[in-house]
Amino acid sequence: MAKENTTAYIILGLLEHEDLSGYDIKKKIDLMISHFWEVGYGQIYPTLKVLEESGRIVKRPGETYKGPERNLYSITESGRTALTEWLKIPEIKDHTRYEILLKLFFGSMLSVEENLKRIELYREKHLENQKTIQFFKQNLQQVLSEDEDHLYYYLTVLFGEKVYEAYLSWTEEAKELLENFQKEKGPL
Amino acid sequence: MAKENTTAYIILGLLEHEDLSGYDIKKKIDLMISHFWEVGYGQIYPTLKVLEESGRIVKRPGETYKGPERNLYSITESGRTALTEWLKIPEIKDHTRYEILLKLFFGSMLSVEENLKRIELYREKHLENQKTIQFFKQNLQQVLSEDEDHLYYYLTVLFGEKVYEAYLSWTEEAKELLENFQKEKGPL
DNA sequence: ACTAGCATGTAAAGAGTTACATGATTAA
DNA sequence: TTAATCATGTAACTCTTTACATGCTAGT
Repeated sequence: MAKENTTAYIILGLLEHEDLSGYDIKKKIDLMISHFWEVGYGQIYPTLKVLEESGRIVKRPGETYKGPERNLYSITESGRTALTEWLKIPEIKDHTRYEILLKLFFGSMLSVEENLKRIELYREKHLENQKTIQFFKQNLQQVLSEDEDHLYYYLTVLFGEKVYEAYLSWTEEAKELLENFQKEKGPL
Repeated sequence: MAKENTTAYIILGLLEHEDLSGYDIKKKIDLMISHFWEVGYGQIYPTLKVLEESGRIVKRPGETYKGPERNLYSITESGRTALTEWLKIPEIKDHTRYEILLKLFFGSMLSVEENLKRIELYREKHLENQKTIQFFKQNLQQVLSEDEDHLYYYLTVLFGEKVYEAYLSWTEEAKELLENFQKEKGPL
């Protein structure tokens, strides 16, 4: 992850569509991208600064019709080039880290009940996620033919759906295995 | 992720089983844990130092029967306490970042062919991963009844299997969607 | 002779998180 | 009047990666 600054490319990618403020960028990421890549303000604002200094984007004051000041950023030709180059090179790898698996891996230090509870909570969380992403999916399906961007967006949503499905299916099987283990252990 | 030092707990968890050197720890992580949480030497050695300074582990010279020097680390009572406490608190969240989805999300800047190729490469990579993890799974199944640790290990392997399955199923559906899009676009 | 594996570490830099600070507007 | 939302940013800190440095042994 280091020395990549993926955040910069996310910003460039969003600005390629339309001019946005830092705040807008955060909102867009939260809405469409955060399922598979989260970004905080603490990364967005400094990255905007760096991108501006290197000429990938330009800042101008936004119409501050009401509320606080607003800066709007636009992508430059140089920014567009950088983005396309990044898109063309193959991605290195997924970066997945599951704290729950770490804690389960050392699960024998806790009671079976505690591990079952952990799995149950995980299940509940991802049932929520599943609902959310299916809502997104349905909305997207209705506008899928409108333009190419929707199709690519749809692919990422589909990915999320499949993965949540896998999580949920795992929780069921894991629960069963642990419960059987508990039963066998008990009477002996 | 910040201010957590998960690496420390992985080390403590492994040492809870048996005394190990930094090198051993890296090997164990690569073999059993790296599917869902990777750690490099650059994190292991500094973390060992910190853990030793805070009394969670103790170092002693290992039997250097042959080859280079070896330090062996053992967990202390304080280390065991810290580990158990960490295991008991609920995990915060998964940390998943998919570079491929980011690049696909902005896929309209590339040709459909380029995106298809990206998905195809992803598929090949995870076909490999699937094979590997199924091999692990089969080996584990044979020793599952031996002790509780194997069962928890098995749960993490099962998780990996489900997730790889999801990735592969996604690649199929994504490929089809993109190919159909290409066909519709072509003749018009 | 060369490569792979064993084994330990440091340094530098960048990525990422969390908390803090400020202040206006709008709706309940 | 309180909370939420809009809006921008900094500081401190930690995490993480990458590259570097060293040197032995065993096998081909």
